[in-house]
Amino acid sequence: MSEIKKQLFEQLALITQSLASPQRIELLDYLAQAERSVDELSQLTSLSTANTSRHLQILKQNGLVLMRKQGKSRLYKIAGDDVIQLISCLRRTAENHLAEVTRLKQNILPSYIDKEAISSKELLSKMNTCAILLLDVRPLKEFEQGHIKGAVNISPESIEQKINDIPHDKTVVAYCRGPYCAYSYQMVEALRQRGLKALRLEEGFPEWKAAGLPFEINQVV
Amino acid sequence: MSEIKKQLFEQLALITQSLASPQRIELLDYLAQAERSVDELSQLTSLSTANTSRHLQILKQNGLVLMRKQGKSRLYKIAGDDVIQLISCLRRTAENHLAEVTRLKQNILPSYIDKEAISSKELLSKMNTCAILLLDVRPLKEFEQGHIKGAVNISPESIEQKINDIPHDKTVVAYCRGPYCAYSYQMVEALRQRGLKALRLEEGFPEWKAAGLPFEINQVV
DNA sequence: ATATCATTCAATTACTTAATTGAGTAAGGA
DNA sequence: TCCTTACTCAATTAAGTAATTGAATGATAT
Repeated sequence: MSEIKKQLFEQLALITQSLASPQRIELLDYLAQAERSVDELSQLTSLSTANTSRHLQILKQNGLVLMRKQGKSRLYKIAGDDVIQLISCLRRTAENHLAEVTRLKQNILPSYIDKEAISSKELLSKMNTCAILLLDVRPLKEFEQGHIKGAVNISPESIEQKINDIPHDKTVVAYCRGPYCAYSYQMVEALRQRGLKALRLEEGFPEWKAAGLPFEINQVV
Repeated sequence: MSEIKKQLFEQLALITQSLASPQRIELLDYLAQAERSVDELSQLTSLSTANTSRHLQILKQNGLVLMRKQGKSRLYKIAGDDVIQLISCLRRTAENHLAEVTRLKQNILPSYIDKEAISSKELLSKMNTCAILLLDVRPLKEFEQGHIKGAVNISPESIEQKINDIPHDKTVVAYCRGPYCAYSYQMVEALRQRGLKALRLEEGFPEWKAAGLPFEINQVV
């Protein structure tokens, strides 16, 4: 094989090597939601600061995340929508070919398994034809850095507190971080117990945004 | 973080770890074109048989390829279209974020750089509106295992020999293995030197098939 | 100046990788 | 039946890479 082709494969392997660590995948999973500092990420993942910093540098070196300095902190974010799509592809492949993933997904939330999830496409068409209340069930910080156009935020901790304010005349669609996130399941479960019509969006916000669908950002004050 | 989420990330890392070796990416690149035996792959990649076999087993263990026995040989093939899409995503990410890839791609065939490539979408619409001759520029074996519907095969070695038979009244579109493959560039170059109107399809056959676009298979006799 | 946040360094431990060897198996042909 | 071909397997090598920690250093804001 040509030398150049070999070198190209080596470059592709740089990307996969960056992704070949559960810790770094977890970091990317958090970064897919919002830009964050080393310290925040270190707390979210329970890795030491030094270790988190090193993992982030490997990701940065291979182009998967970007960094900017802000005051005392350094904020990291996903380098682009293509990276989110790559992780989505990865998830899909794992689900299709690794039996263990299927098993784990069934265990993640046995009581909330919901066959009635709708796709982004279905949501878009429903929004045109009937009254939908779109709920973003993620921490406020993530909502502020981007959410589906028209969505209303109810952070996971405040579900119980705010749930009674939700009007009964609309179909509720809830979404959260993505396929491995429990929040939208919990929300749908809670709404149904109260007799509301509730559906879960299959995709999370990162996939929605990466697909080029309409979203909006609330500037942090 | 929940234990299950950690385990899910570990499963994702199994896939990326399988892909985290230039040799295995190369093997997958060949397998994306056609089902092949260990021996064939060993010759294509210049790896020893035992080494090739071992790499293939790692890929198989993590669900990226499938194996079947046929007579004395064991034939390996890509496990599914999702794997081809994953590799496409990977390539895209590498091109977007690694400067070295851009540099290498410019070097791969400096004389054949062609801005006039068309996408699969454009090809499909062109096929409805004007007379197109679609050329598959890959070895016959790969063509036989699947090619774009309506395509005619001219194997890379026989370009010079068959090129004068190509009618001048049609627009020629040539495709080959994919973005890192030189054959379609060579074909377009040769056709243009003879004054024919020729375009290159951006995508290779694996991407076309993985996108669910129409293809056909010639059964090997 | 001092506190805060992050990076870097050095050292340790653990794992991965590629390649090789030699034995072993299984299918098919002579 | 035995030989050849095609591949696998298990064990081993050497080299390399990775993950992690704690301490030291560097940068920035108050």
